[in-house]
Amino acid sequence: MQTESALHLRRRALTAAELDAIPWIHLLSSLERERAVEELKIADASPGEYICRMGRPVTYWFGVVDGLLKMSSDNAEGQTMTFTGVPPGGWFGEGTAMKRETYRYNIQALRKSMVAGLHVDTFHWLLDHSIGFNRFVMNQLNERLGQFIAAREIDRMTNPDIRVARSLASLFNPVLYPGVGEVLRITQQELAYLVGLSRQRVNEALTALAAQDVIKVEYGGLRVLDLQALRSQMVFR
DNA sequence: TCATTAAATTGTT
DNA sequence: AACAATTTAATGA
Repeated sequence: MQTESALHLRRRALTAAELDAIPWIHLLSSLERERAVEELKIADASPGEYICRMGRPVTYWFGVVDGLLKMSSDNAEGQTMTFTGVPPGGWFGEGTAMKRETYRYNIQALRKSMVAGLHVDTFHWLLDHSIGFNRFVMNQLNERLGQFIAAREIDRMTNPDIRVARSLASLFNPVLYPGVGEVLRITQQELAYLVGLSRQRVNEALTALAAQDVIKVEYGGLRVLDLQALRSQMVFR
């Protein structure tokens, strides 16, 4: 986590696969889509690179096309608190974009990622013109509210196995992160950073979950077998 | 395409 | 934190 330079978004034609990874594109009318696609920008982010920083004015509404990002904030004592990871298909910052305020969080790439950005002005134009887009944003805000409440619960859990399970479940959220699908590409080290546990402990928790056939541990990723079980994981002893 | 080597990730102590 | 084992990615013939 060292790169300080700001993310450089380039304007270029997105490939069909990249557009497919943007969930709200399909909710627009052809006219709206045309304008949105034209305004969309894209960038590669290296590990540690900042996508946006706390306190900076909002310029773009961001989404993850590929890779994994980390949302965190720094408190008054200078300590960093990690809130959540953002896997593929996830879009964030709509709250601040709507109010045209400054970013409330730091967003960093946890690994090499591809990030798309829509300028705030275009974001507002879509809000003013597209019902489909409004529906998406509303749904997004609603779902995230639920996720943050769940995150508070997770924080109060002492049991590491449950913390890992619930954190994983939120990363597998199909509404917020439709790009994830069955397999979440994340290393155990990356998950350890997000959950705030050691890699060893995360490994132990994952092994326990795999033994219950809730997930399957794969090289460089995790396959969800039973999302419900992941969400409602209990302590076994 | 295949074989070899380096790098990344995982499992374990 | 350290180490070995395993998997993937990179390289070059």
